[in-house]
Amino acid sequence: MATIEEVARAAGVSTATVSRALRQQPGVSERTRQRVRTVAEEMNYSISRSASGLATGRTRRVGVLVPFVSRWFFGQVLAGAEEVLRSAGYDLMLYVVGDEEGRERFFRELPLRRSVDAVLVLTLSLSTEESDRLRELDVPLGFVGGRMDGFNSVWIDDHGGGMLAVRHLLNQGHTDIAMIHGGAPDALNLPAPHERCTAFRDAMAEHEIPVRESWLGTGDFSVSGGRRAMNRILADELRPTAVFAMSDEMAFGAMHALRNHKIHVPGEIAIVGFDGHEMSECSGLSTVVQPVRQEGGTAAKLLLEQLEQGSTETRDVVLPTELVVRSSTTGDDSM
Amino acid sequence: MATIEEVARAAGVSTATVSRALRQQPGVSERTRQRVRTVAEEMNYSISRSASGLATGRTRRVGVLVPFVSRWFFGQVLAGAEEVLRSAGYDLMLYVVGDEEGRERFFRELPLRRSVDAVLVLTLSLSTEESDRLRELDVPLGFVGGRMDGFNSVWIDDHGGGMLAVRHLLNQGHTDIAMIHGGAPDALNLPAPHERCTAFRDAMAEHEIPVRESWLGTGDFSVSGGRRAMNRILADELRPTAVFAMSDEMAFGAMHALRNHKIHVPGEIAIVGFDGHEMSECSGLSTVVQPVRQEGGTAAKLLLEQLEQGSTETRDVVLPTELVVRSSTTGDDSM
DNA sequence: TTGAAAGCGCTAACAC
DNA sequence: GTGTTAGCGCTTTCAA
Repeated sequence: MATIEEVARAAGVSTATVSRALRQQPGVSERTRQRVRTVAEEMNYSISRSASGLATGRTRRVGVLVPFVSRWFFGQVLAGAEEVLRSAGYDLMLYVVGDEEGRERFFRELPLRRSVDAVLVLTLSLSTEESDRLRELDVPLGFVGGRMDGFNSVWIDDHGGGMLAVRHLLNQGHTDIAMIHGGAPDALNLPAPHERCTAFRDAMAEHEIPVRESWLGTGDFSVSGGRRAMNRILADELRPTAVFAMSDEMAFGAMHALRNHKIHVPGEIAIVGFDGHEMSECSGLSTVVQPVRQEGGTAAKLLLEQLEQGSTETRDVVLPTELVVRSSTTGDDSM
Repeated sequence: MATIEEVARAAGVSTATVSRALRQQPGVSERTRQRVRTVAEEMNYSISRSASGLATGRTRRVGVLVPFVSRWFFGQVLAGAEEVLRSAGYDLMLYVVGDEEGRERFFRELPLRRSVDAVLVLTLSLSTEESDRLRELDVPLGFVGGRMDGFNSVWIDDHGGGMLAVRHLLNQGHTDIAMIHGGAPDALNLPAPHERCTAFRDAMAEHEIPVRESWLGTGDFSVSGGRRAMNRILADELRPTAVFAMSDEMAFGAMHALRNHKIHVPGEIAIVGFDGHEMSECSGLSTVVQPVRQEGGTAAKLLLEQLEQGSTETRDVVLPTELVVRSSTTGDDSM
């Protein structure tokens, strides 16, 4: 593999000129730049990131932390971030810190120390120690899924979204509404789920409808958890006429449970989810759609801006949600 | 951030000794090693990968190519690979090469050139030019989803798995069987889908049952595609009594279509999928389960072995599949 | 068992 | 506009 020196020799210039020419830096005549570029291409030259990184102190790499990759939501956010980073010429180093063990090790060793220019945390709730540890890295930080001090933060209005969903049910005349939440404290310990819970209670309070505690179920943010939660709610002596699930996946699980019980949706029980999962359309699930890819993309952009400007100022962006009404809460094309 | 030299000075030894001590290399007394390690830890030292990479030519990074991240299957394979790589101390650089444009650019620029020790390609069909380009990198290569020359390859017996599925339907007495495949040529252009198609025809031939072409649908490997395919099949003048979907996601879509048509599963139409998607259990979908995470993990392990041994010999591993029978093909707990 | 020193391939300051 | 050169922070011979 050709080095910059070989290119320089072949082009009859110095390595400094090659470096300048290839990086579009000023101070090189157009003629020389062209020649260098041609020679470099012919020799199939590619820069050594290690050498360049060592010389400049910048790696052109961004570390991205996610709790999972195999769930639709995280995959989407990640995809959004990846696209932005890649087209800006940054590489993405992926760290999956789902399990406690890997997570502990990650924050202890910080494998990305000295090898990334910035860090992006995707919907992963950080303890104070963990976020401090990241701040110690002294690189721009980004966060998706809530507000974080010292991080460029991107989130959605979870409370507002939740209100949208619950009010929709209330407007349909429902008063007996159950809720399937993520867990207590939810598995991810993020502000988002909590906000959605609060929204439920607030919307109910708005209409002065008391919340029935036995209609609150824990769905663990998974399909099967949603199904179990629904079954538990159905075991109560009273049956709700509507359900607000805090994620679409839990809503899918709940719908399966209802189907097994031969309970008609929305006739007997209406259901609304949250996320805008790709399967929600097919399933006819009404849901609060959030711009998932965009959340990752925006966070990445904020990070890049900070990187370019070398500023330490972080920014916050709140992205919009939208209620999409489908057959699970209205109409009767049965589910 | 402390450098090796500062650590050396603080420990009263040379940088060479620090380097040896920290990398568990021989030729350092246990006493010195301990001291160095303590000092390094106290100073919160962490190696500069750039410098180390420049000196050794090895980066301890593996590039991973995927077509998508937001689909369950790819996420799982990726997660399996990530886990193995991380616990071996390798970082994972993620490249999503889904769209044509990004893909073209990726193979033209090869951003991972000189910055990874190995490359892992996850279920991404490569053209001859593309795989040649990767081989030029002259690093160990891995492939999941089929056999590839020059790549450590991991795949499943797609033909056998397909036979499992179709024979299961045949054994239930079905003769009028439809198939929903990925596309023609399928979107990913991988051997796997093709094998499953062939299996369908072979199993049918085994029982001397002719294949009805209007019962073959293209589902694009997506839920909505599966639904469309099912609708198209239902538009035929004859109606099948069973469906083999080449992926669980397409099967889910087909089940939705059937439900909308108020067609009972499995009473009127039975359905079997392929993958072992996490939602298949909840949906009561019979399916051919493949060990998804393990496919990624195994490929990563093969890569690491090659890396450690410095050998050029690649290996092939075929992983097993298993038919899991649920209510979509048997029993009557309605879907 | 340890240290001195020569690179690894690039960038950036400075000189021309 | 271009070249010279001193690092960047490691690893690895070679010598002691």
